[in-house]
Amino acid sequence: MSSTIRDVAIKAGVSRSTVSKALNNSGVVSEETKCRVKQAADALGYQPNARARNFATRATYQIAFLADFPFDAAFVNPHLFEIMRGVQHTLDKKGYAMVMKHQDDKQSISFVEQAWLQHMVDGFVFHMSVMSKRLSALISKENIPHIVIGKPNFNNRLCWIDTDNCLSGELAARHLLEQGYTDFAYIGGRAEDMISWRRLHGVRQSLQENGLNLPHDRVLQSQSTLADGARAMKKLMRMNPRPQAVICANNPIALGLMQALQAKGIHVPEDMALITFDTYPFSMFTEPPMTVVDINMYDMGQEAGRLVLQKLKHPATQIQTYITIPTLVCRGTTASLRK
Amino acid sequence: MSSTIRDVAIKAGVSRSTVSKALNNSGVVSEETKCRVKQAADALGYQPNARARNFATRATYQIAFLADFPFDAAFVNPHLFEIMRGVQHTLDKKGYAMVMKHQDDKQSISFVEQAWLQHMVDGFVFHMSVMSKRLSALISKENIPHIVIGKPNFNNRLCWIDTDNCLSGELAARHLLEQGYTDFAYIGGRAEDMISWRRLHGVRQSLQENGLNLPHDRVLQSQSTLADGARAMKKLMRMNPRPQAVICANNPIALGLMQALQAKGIHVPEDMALITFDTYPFSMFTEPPMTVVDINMYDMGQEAGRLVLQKLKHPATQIQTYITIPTLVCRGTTASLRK
DNA sequence: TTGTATGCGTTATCAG
DNA sequence: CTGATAACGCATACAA
Repeated sequence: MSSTIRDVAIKAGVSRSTVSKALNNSGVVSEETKCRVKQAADALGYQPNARARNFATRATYQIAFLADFPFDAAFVNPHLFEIMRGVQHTLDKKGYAMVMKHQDDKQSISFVEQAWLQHMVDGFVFHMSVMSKRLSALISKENIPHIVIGKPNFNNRLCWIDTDNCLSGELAARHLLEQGYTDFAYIGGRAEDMISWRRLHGVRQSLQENGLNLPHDRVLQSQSTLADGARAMKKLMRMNPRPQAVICANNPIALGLMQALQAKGIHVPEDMALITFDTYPFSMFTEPPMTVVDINMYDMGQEAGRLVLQKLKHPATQIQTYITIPTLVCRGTTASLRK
Repeated sequence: MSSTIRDVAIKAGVSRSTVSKALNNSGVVSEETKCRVKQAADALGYQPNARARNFATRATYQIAFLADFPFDAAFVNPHLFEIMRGVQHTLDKKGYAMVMKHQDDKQSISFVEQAWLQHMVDGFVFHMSVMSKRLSALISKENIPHIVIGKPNFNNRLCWIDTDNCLSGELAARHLLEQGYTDFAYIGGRAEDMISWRRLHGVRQSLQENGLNLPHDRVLQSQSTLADGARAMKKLMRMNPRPQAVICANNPIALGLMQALQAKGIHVPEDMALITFDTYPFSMFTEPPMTVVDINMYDMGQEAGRLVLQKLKHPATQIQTYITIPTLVCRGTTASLRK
């Protein structure tokens, strides 16, 4: 069997409580005995029992990460993985572990209640995919330390953190303006794709600030497939004047459009510039590689980790909102018109 | 404060040990008192304290999942995510939680030692990316319940599970043969890409079984980029006779090749068939969608979860090896020549 | 079938 | 600064 604090105490000739204090670097113990205790602990290869420690300190040093992980999650929602990596990294640095748990939004309420009341974890990181009004109510009622990834679409007192898709749209438009483009088109996703709408909103804001605007006939909708990108190309060709630059709501649209343009002998970016959002899955593989507005989800994960630990320490901290900053990755599908 | 087993005991008018037995459905307690205890527990909203339970039972009901999660892991190694999902699912069903932990192969030894000796988890799932001889030695010495994802490339007594890339290659070739193709080419990855070599090996085996073979000049190497696929196209065109079907070691090569072929006016699959491995990232987006040999990593994750729990129960179980079965997804880039 | 007593290994309180 | 002692809440061997 492995040795306990008791063995160390005997070996060092002190009491168990002194050992505990010494090894936890409590200030109230003399340097001399502290040293003696540590030597004894080393000699015995003493390792504190985490289960006993959790029991005594009434903490698990663990945070649950809850999400509705879809089939083929790495492709359906690659951001989720980066967020988790970020969360795990921060928690790890602070001595906490991250427990990954799949839940759908229905099970999640009963699971959270049980996990919390049974003291299985100290706090939660919730992905929006498991959030609901009822869960929100439970969290408030029980005062559960938490952070939500994604802004809840209902009134709440939750702590949440989200990316700013509107700002992403602004950045995309601003980049094009800086390069000297003035005449744009936007190819969006489905009608219910809120991210696409927010990005469009940001684009419009940027244009307005510069005294420009985006007429309705320059905004196309699509189903976000490669084929939709190709279809959009035909519509773009009919526009008069033809737009100088196209903002695509996502990668598949952009790739489909680009392939169709090139098949027609239209060069990117010389004849028509192109910008989209997110690095993956295609943007870097194309020829030329795409200019994109990217979001560092790892960063957001780290921030989420920090926030949940903060709630742990100061449960009364005010409702938090935090917005991560998207960044522009300028590659080959946009070029300056000013040289 | 929440109520404890003691409160339930008082309320039900029995001893604490009886409550424990009753709630854990021990057979030795009468149905009547069992019922009474459960009513009392419900009335009080009693929830057992997991920390105390872990302490008393000397278990954490947690398994650590260790891997060297790369930057942009969802894209660099999407399989990892599916494996984790599978592991988590199995563990969850059995009342275990999965702790995700990033480690590189150097840190991992000291981390595992500490986590194990401090009783932080009951067992480990190791991805090959964190495995090393020294870690292997530690695991054997301490008799740590574990399963390794991926066959270690050194002598060992570890429990591991891996996919059979050779079998994947066989399946790809067999499918082409069944469709009536007899003249193949193979476009592989880099010289150090073992997966590509194993797949090629499987292809050759399949051909030999059918009295065919793959001459060396029909095997091309590449860097696994889209551009490499396009370059390969030119070499294929120079071959005489021109191969009927091309097996691409991975998605990027296949997409690059297909685009180049189509740009030349060569139709897939009519003029040249094409098969590759893995569904993602491109195979379903192309026109026509690609026929691929896919591997269900979620399955393997589930199996890994099962195995580590088995080791937990029966630490003496023999060294395990398990091979998951790849499956053929027949889509549009191959067609029967026999009709 | 039920109850008693004890162990699990730490941390925390409080008196010295 | 140190030590005795009491939690922490549950499970379990053993006695009744």
